[in-house]
Amino acid sequence: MKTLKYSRQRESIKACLMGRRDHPTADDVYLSIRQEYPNVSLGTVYRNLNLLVELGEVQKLSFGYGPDRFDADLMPHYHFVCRNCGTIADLPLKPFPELNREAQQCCEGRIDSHSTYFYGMCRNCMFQEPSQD
Amino acid sequence: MKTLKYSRQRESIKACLMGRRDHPTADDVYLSIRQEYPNVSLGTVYRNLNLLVELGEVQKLSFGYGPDRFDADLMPHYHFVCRNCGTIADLPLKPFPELNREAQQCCEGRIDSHSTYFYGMCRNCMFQEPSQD
DNA sequence: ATAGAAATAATAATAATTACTATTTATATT
DNA sequence: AATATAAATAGTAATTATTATTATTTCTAT
Repeated sequence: MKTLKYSRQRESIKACLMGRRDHPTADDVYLSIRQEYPNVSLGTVYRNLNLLVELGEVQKLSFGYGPDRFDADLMPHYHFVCRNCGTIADLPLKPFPELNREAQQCCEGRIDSHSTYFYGMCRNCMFQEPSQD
Repeated sequence: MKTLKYSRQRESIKACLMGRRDHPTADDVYLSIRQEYPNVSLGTVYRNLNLLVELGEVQKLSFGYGPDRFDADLMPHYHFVCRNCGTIADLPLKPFPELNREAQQCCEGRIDSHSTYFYGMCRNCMFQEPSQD
Protein backbone atom coordinates (compact mmCIF):
# COMPACT_ATOMS: atom_id res chain seq x y z
CA MET A 1 0.00 0.00 0.00
CA LYS A 2 1.22 3.50 -0.66
CA THR A 3 1.33 5.73 2.36
CA LEU A 4 1.41 9.49 2.33
CA LYS A 5 4.71 10.95 3.38
CA TYR A 6 5.14 14.44 4.75
CA SER A 7 6.69 17.00 2.49
CA ARG A 8 7.56 20.58 3.27
CA GLN A 9 6.70 21.58 -0.25
CA ARG A 10 3.19 20.21 0.07
CA GLU A 11 2.68 22.02 3.35
CA SER A 12 3.88 25.22 1.79
CA ILE A 13 1.54 24.79 -1.17
CA LYS A 14 -1.39 24.20 1.12
CA ALA A 15 -0.48 27.13 3.35
CA CYS A 16 -0.15 29.35 0.30
CA LEU A 17 -3.63 28.41 -0.90
CA MET A 18 -5.18 28.86 2.52
CA GLY A 19 -3.51 32.21 2.89
CA ARG A 20 -5.02 33.86 -0.14
CA ARG A 21 -8.52 34.82 -1.07
CA ASP A 22 -7.99 34.90 -4.81
CA HIS A 23 -8.02 31.72 -6.87
CA PRO A 24 -4.46 31.14 -7.99
CA THR A 25 -3.34 28.99 -10.88
CA ALA A 26 -0.69 26.31 -10.44
CA ASP A 27 1.81 28.79 -11.80
CA ASP A 28 0.73 31.46 -9.32
CA VAL A 29 1.30 29.00 -6.48
CA TYR A 30 4.63 28.02 -7.99
CA LEU A 31 5.82 31.63 -8.14
CA SER A 32 4.65 32.19 -4.59
CA ILE A 33 6.31 29.25 -2.89
CA ARG A 34 9.47 29.72 -4.90
CA GLN A 35 10.24 32.51 -2.48
CA GLU A 36 10.45 29.95 0.29
CA TYR A 37 11.78 27.03 -1.78
CA PRO A 38 13.69 28.46 -4.73
CA ASN A 39 14.31 25.02 -6.21
CA VAL A 40 10.75 23.78 -6.13
CA SER A 41 9.61 22.59 -9.53
CA LEU A 42 6.34 23.29 -11.27
CA GLY A 43 5.73 19.56 -11.56
CA THR A 44 5.83 19.26 -7.79
CA VAL A 45 3.26 22.01 -7.51
CA TYR A 46 0.94 20.31 -9.99
CA ARG A 47 1.37 16.92 -8.38
CA ASN A 48 0.63 18.21 -4.92
CA LEU A 49 -2.29 20.35 -6.00
CA ASN A 50 -3.87 17.34 -7.63
CA LEU A 51 -3.10 15.26 -4.57
CA LEU A 52 -4.75 17.83 -2.31
CA VAL A 53 -7.76 17.81 -4.59
CA GLU A 54 -7.95 14.01 -4.31
CA LEU A 55 -7.70 14.30 -0.53
CA GLY A 56 -10.59 16.74 -0.61
CA GLU A 57 -8.56 19.51 0.99
CA VAL A 58 -8.62 21.74 -2.05
CA GLN A 59 -11.00 22.40 -4.90
CA LYS A 60 -10.02 22.68 -8.54
CA LEU A 61 -11.85 25.27 -10.62
CA SER A 62 -12.17 24.70 -14.38
CA PHE A 63 -14.48 27.22 -15.91
CA GLY A 64 -13.86 26.99 -19.59
CA TYR A 65 -10.94 29.20 -20.45
CA GLY A 66 -7.46 29.81 -19.14
CA PRO A 67 -5.65 27.49 -16.77
CA ASP A 68 -7.30 25.71 -13.87
CA ARG A 69 -7.45 27.51 -10.57
CA PHE A 70 -7.35 26.27 -7.02
CA ASP A 71 -9.33 27.13 -3.94
CA ALA A 72 -8.74 25.97 -0.36
CA ASP A 73 -12.01 27.46 0.88
CA LEU A 74 -14.07 24.38 1.67
CA MET A 75 -17.20 26.29 2.68
CA PRO A 76 -19.62 25.40 -0.12
CA HIS A 77 -19.90 28.32 -2.48
CA TYR A 78 -20.11 29.18 -6.16
CA HIS A 79 -17.94 31.33 -8.39
CA PHE A 80 -18.43 34.27 -10.70
CA VAL A 81 -16.15 34.77 -13.70
CA CYS A 82 -15.80 38.14 -15.40
CA ARG A 83 -15.78 37.57 -19.14
CA ASN A 84 -13.94 40.83 -19.58
CA CYS A 85 -10.96 40.55 -17.27
CA GLY A 86 -11.11 36.93 -16.12
CA THR A 87 -11.33 37.74 -12.43
CA ILE A 88 -12.95 35.14 -10.21
CA ALA A 89 -15.16 36.15 -7.31
CA ASP A 90 -16.65 34.03 -4.58
CA LEU A 91 -20.41 33.92 -4.40
CA PRO A 92 -21.43 33.04 -0.84
CA LEU A 93 -24.44 31.08 -2.04
CA LYS A 94 -25.78 27.98 -0.39
CA PRO A 95 -25.50 24.96 -2.69
CA PHE A 96 -28.47 23.95 -4.77
CA PRO A 97 -28.98 20.23 -4.07
CA GLU A 98 -32.37 20.37 -5.82
CA LEU A 99 -30.47 20.76 -9.08
CA ASN A 100 -29.08 17.27 -8.70
CA ARG A 101 -32.52 15.90 -7.88
CA GLU A 102 -34.12 17.60 -10.88
CA ALA A 103 -31.38 16.48 -13.20
CA GLN A 104 -31.53 12.96 -11.81
CA GLN A 105 -35.11 12.65 -13.04
CA CYS A 106 -34.02 12.83 -16.66
CA CYS A 107 -30.70 11.01 -16.30
CA GLU A 108 -30.17 7.31 -16.75
CA GLY A 109 -26.96 7.27 -14.73
CA ARG A 110 -26.41 8.35 -11.14
CA ILE A 111 -25.69 12.02 -10.53
CA ASP A 112 -23.60 12.80 -7.50
CA SER A 113 -22.57 16.39 -8.05
CA HIS A 114 -22.63 19.37 -10.31
CA SER A 115 -20.46 22.35 -11.04
CA THR A 116 -21.86 25.76 -11.78
CA TYR A 117 -20.05 28.90 -12.79
CA PHE A 118 -21.69 32.28 -13.26
CA TYR A 119 -20.49 34.62 -15.98
CA GLY A 120 -20.85 38.31 -16.62
CA MET A 121 -19.01 41.55 -16.05
CA CYS A 122 -17.42 42.46 -12.75
CA ARG A 123 -18.00 45.78 -11.03
CA ASN A 124 -14.61 47.07 -11.99
CA CYS A 125 -15.05 46.36 -15.69
CA MET A 126 -18.57 47.82 -15.67
CA PHE A 127 -17.09 51.21 -14.85
CA GLN A 128 -14.16 50.91 -17.21
CA GLU A 129 -15.97 49.63 -20.28
CA PRO A 130 -18.30 52.33 -21.59
CA SER A 131 -20.69 49.85 -23.19
CA GLN A 132 -20.84 46.15 -23.73
CA ASP A 133 -22.80 44.32 -26.39
CA MET B 1 -15.74 45.80 -42.38
CA LYS B 2 -15.09 42.10 -42.60
CA THR B 3 -17.83 40.14 -44.29
CA LEU B 4 -18.44 36.44 -43.91
CA LYS B 5 -17.60 34.43 -46.99
CA TYR B 6 -19.08 31.05 -47.80
CA SER B 7 -16.83 28.07 -47.37
CA ARG B 8 -17.61 24.45 -48.14
CA GLN B 9 -15.53 23.34 -45.21
CA ARG B 10 -17.56 25.41 -42.78
CA GLU B 11 -20.80 24.00 -44.16
CA SER B 12 -19.45 20.52 -43.81
CA ILE B 13 -18.37 21.16 -40.22
CA LYS B 14 -21.80 22.49 -39.35
CA ALA B 15 -23.56 19.63 -41.12
CA CYS B 16 -21.36 17.16 -39.27
CA LEU B 17 -22.27 18.66 -35.93
CA MET B 18 -25.96 18.80 -36.71
CA GLY B 19 -25.90 15.22 -37.89
CA ARG B 20 -24.67 13.67 -34.69
CA ARG B 21 -26.15 13.34 -31.25
CA ASP B 22 -22.89 12.86 -29.42
CA HIS B 23 -20.69 15.80 -28.49
CA PRO B 24 -17.62 15.58 -30.67
CA THR B 25 -14.29 17.23 -30.02
CA ALA B 26 -12.61 19.37 -32.67
CA ASP B 27 -10.54 16.35 -33.55
CA ASP B 28 -13.61 14.14 -33.92
CA VAL B 29 -15.08 16.66 -36.35
CA TYR B 30 -11.77 16.85 -38.17
CA LEU B 31 -11.61 13.08 -38.63
CA SER B 32 -15.21 13.03 -39.78
CA ILE B 33 -15.05 15.73 -42.44
CA ARG B 34 -11.72 14.49 -43.67
CA GLN B 35 -13.69 11.79 -45.44
CA GLU B 36 -15.29 14.49 -47.56
CA TYR B 37 -12.34 16.91 -47.69
CA PRO B 38 -9.16 14.90 -47.25
CA ASN B 39 -7.00 18.02 -47.24
CA VAL B 40 -8.90 19.93 -44.59
CA SER B 41 -6.66 21.04 -41.75
CA LEU B 42 -7.31 20.87 -38.05
CA GLY B 43 -6.76 24.62 -37.80
CA THR B 44 -9.64 25.18 -40.20
CA VAL B 45 -11.85 23.03 -38.02
CA TYR B 46 -10.92 24.94 -34.88
CA ARG B 47 -11.34 28.32 -36.58
CA ASN B 48 -14.75 27.46 -37.94
CA LEU B 49 -15.97 25.85 -34.76
CA ASN B 50 -15.05 28.97 -32.84
CA LEU B 51 -16.67 31.10 -35.53
CA LEU B 52 -19.88 29.09 -35.32
CA VAL B 53 -19.82 29.53 -31.55
CA GLU B 54 -19.46 33.30 -32.00
CA LEU B 55 -22.37 33.27 -34.45
CA GLY B 56 -24.42 31.45 -31.85
CA GLU B 57 -25.02 28.47 -34.11
CA VAL B 58 -23.06 26.06 -31.98
CA GLN B 59 -22.30 25.63 -28.31
CA LYS B 60 -18.89 24.89 -26.85
CA LEU B 61 -18.78 22.55 -23.86
CA SER B 62 -15.90 22.86 -21.41
CA PHE B 63 -16.50 20.72 -18.40
CA GLY B 64 -13.20 20.48 -16.67
CA TYR B 65 -11.23 17.67 -18.23
CA GLY B 66 -10.35 16.55 -21.69
CA PRO B 67 -10.72 18.66 -24.80
CA ASP B 68 -13.63 20.98 -25.46
CA ARG B 69 -16.66 19.50 -27.14
CA PHE B 70 -19.19 21.00 -29.50
CA ASP B 71 -22.94 20.78 -29.70
CA ALA B 72 -25.22 22.08 -32.45
CA ASP B 73 -28.38 21.37 -30.47
CA LEU B 74 -29.64 24.84 -29.63
CA MET B 75 -32.59 23.67 -27.56
CA PRO B 76 -31.64 24.77 -24.05
CA HIS B 77 -30.47 21.77 -22.10
CA TYR B 78 -27.84 20.64 -19.63
CA HIS B 79 -25.19 17.96 -19.75
CA PHE B 80 -24.18 14.99 -17.69
CA VAL B 81 -20.58 13.80 -17.63
CA CYS B 82 -19.64 10.30 -16.53
CA ARG B 83 -16.56 10.52 -14.35
CA ASN B 84 -15.74 6.95 -15.20
CA CYS B 85 -15.77 6.84 -18.99
CA GLY B 86 -16.11 10.51 -19.91
CA THR B 87 -19.32 10.07 -21.90
CA ILE B 88 -21.54 13.12 -22.21
CA ALA B 89 -25.30 12.79 -22.13
CA ASP B 90 -27.94 15.41 -22.82
CA LEU B 91 -30.26 16.24 -19.96
CA PRO B 92 -33.51 17.62 -21.39
CA LEU B 93 -33.94 20.00 -18.48
CA LYS B 94 -35.47 23.44 -18.72
CA PRO B 95 -32.93 26.12 -17.86
CA PHE B 96 -32.80 27.51 -14.33
CA PRO B 97 -32.96 31.29 -14.71
CA GLU B 98 -33.59 31.64 -10.98
CA LEU B 99 -29.98 30.61 -10.42
CA ASN B 100 -28.80 33.80 -12.06
CA ARG B 101 -31.20 35.86 -9.96
CA GLU B 102 -30.11 34.19 -6.74
CA ALA B 103 -26.45 34.55 -7.59
CA GLN B 104 -26.97 38.16 -8.61
CA GLN B 105 -28.03 39.00 -5.08
CA CYS B 106 -24.58 38.28 -3.73
CA CYS B 107 -22.58 39.48 -6.72
CA GLU B 108 -21.19 42.96 -7.20
CA GLY B 109 -20.91 42.60 -10.96
CA ARG B 110 -23.64 41.82 -13.47
CA ILE B 111 -24.39 38.14 -14.09
CA ASP B 112 -25.72 37.29 -17.52
CA SER B 113 -25.36 33.54 -17.70
CA HIS B 114 -24.16 30.41 -16.02
CA SER B 115 -22.89 27.03 -17.03
CA THR B 116 -23.77 23.88 -15.16
CA TYR B 117 -22.49 20.36 -15.67
CA PHE B 118 -23.68 17.34 -13.76
CA TYR B 119 -21.27 14.56 -12.83
CA GLY B 120 -21.66 10.98 -11.80
CA MET B 121 -21.62 7.51 -13.27
CA CYS B 122 -23.47 6.59 -16.41
CA ARG B 123 -25.78 3.60 -16.66
CA ASN B 124 -23.27 1.61 -18.63
CA CYS B 125 -20.46 2.08 -16.12
CA MET B 126 -22.80 1.32 -13.20
CA PHE B 127 -23.19 -2.20 -14.51
CA GLN B 128 -19.57 -2.68 -15.44
CA GLU B 129 -17.93 -1.32 -12.31
CA PRO B 130 -18.74 -3.63 -9.38
CA SER B 131 -18.33 -0.86 -6.81
CA GLN B 132 -17.22 2.72 -6.79
CA ASP B 133 -15.81 4.61 -3.83
C1' DA C 1 -12.80 38.46 -66.59
C1' DT C 2 -10.85 40.49 -62.75
C1' DA C 3 -9.68 42.55 -58.36
C1' DG C 4 -9.85 42.32 -53.59
C1' DA C 5 -11.07 40.27 -49.43
C1' DA C 6 -11.64 36.18 -46.88
C1' DA C 7 -10.65 31.30 -46.18
C1' DT C 8 -7.61 27.60 -46.58
C1' DA C 9 -3.74 24.04 -45.89
C1' DA C 10 0.38 23.36 -43.96
C1' DT C 11 3.23 24.33 -40.56
C1' DA C 12 5.10 26.40 -36.47
C1' DA C 13 4.35 28.12 -32.03
C1' DT C 14 2.22 28.42 -27.54
C1' DA C 15 -0.01 27.12 -23.23
C1' DA C 16 -1.12 23.94 -19.82
C1' DT C 17 -0.24 19.81 -17.92
C1' DT C 18 1.69 15.21 -17.26
C1' DA C 19 5.46 11.73 -17.49
C1' DC C 20 10.16 10.19 -16.63
C1' DT C 21 14.25 9.45 -13.91
C1' DA C 22 18.13 9.95 -11.04
C1' DT C 23 18.61 11.88 -6.54
C1' DT C 24 16.98 13.30 -2.08
C1' DT C 25 14.17 12.95 2.00
C1' DA C 26 11.04 11.17 5.47
C1' DT C 27 10.10 7.51 8.46
C1' DA C 28 9.98 2.86 10.38
C1' DT C 29 13.14 -0.55 12.09
C1' DT C 30 17.08 -2.03 13.91
C1' DA D 1 22.17 6.83 16.00
C1' DA D 2 22.61 3.96 11.65
C1' DT D 3 20.08 1.85 7.99
C1' DA D 4 16.69 0.33 4.71
C1' DT D 5 12.97 1.49 1.90
C1' DA D 6 9.32 3.74 0.04
C1' DA D 7 7.78 8.19 -1.30
C1' DA D 8 8.77 12.80 -2.90
C1' DT D 9 11.55 15.89 -5.36
C1' DA D 10 14.03 18.72 -9.08
C1' DG D 11 14.99 18.94 -13.53
C1' DT D 12 13.81 17.80 -17.85
C1' DA D 13 11.29 15.92 -21.65
C1' DA D 14 7.02 14.77 -23.64
C1' DT D 15 2.13 15.27 -24.51
C1' DT D 16 -2.23 17.46 -25.33
C1' DA D 17 -5.08 21.01 -26.86
C1' DT D 18 -5.25 25.05 -29.17
C1' DT D 19 -3.86 29.32 -31.58
C1' DA D 20 -0.82 31.93 -34.82
C1' DT D 21 1.58 32.57 -39.25
C1' DT D 22 1.86 32.70 -44.15
C1' DA D 23 1.77 31.67 -48.90
C1' DT D 24 -1.84 30.03 -51.81
C1' DT D 25 -6.59 29.30 -53.06
C1' DT D 26 -11.39 30.45 -53.40
C1' DC D 27 -15.33 33.21 -53.08
C1' DT D 28 -17.98 37.19 -54.66
C1' DA D 29 -18.89 41.91 -56.13
C1' DT D 30 -17.93 44.68 -59.98
